[in-house]
Amino acid sequence: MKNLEIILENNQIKSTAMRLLVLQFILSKKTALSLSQLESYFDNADRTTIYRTIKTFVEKELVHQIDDGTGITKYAICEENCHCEIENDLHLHFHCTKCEETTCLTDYKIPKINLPEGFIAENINLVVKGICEKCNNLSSI
Amino acid sequence: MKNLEIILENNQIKSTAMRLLVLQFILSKKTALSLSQLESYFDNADRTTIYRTIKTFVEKELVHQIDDGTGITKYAICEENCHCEIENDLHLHFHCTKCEETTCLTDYKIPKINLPEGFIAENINLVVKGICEKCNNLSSI
DNA sequence: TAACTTCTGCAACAAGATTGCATTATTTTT
DNA sequence: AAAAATAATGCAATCTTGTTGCAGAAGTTA
Repeated sequence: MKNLEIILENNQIKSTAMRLLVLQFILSKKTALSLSQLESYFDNADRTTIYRTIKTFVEKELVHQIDDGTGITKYAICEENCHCEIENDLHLHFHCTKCEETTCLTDYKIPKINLPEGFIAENINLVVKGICEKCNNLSSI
Repeated sequence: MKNLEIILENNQIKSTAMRLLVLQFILSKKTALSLSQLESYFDNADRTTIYRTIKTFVEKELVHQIDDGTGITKYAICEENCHCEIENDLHLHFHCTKCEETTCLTDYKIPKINLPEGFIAENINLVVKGICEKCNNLSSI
């Protein structure tokens, strides 16, 4: 059994051709992907299939959903032991306004947030916008 | 001249019937509003007019735009001296998963965020999701 | 009043997200 | 292995949010 199949199995996802391809593509990318990016990469696959594939991945916690403030949902592979829903595990996301790519800064955890009395936090989303390392380097040449 | 008209004037916005009504409604709400909420409240007003009214408010910095992670943009009145665009002034937002309302926690500023070398932050968006005070109290009765 | 600017209402469109349904593929049961 | 049940896929269609173009109404200025 191949690596990809093992990953799917570990997440209780039955492997199909499409799922393997989508997984492979996501893994090959360092930045988070939007549905339309997947759609244009797999240009002879059906939109709906890709949509439902990614939705399955999210449900099975193989991929997490990122709202980077562009209005377009992005998806990225969960790190090992990523419990997307558990507060302490949340890392921050960076959206570059130049190359428009969204990066998971997995090692950069969200600091402890104080809330007014009575508010219960379940989830925290922190997106920093600016210039990413790559674009920053390019412009300084 | 009424209060509402003064507010508009202070922000270099000409007052019209619609603008006064929209402003009044926004002021009456403690939570941030979506366009569709405005639309359904003013159900005999035109979508576009409301859209452009709110857009004018945002441009003139009377209202700030909130991305609460639901994918639907919310709007709330700027506090006095709110420089929405200036990093240090950014407060955090709370989205209740029960009542689905988004609240500005104006007094809760975003903590300093560390970024990897080479990344330049221009803007930070922090949204906490969970149960708001109101829903929390209701459920504990 | 005429000329001009601004605001409003209607229609239309675009993109992203989502659903229903029929078909195909896969798995389970007999 | 065939039948039955379950799951995945492809296509069409829809919804929602956000947005623009344009014509007419309202208000302003000369």
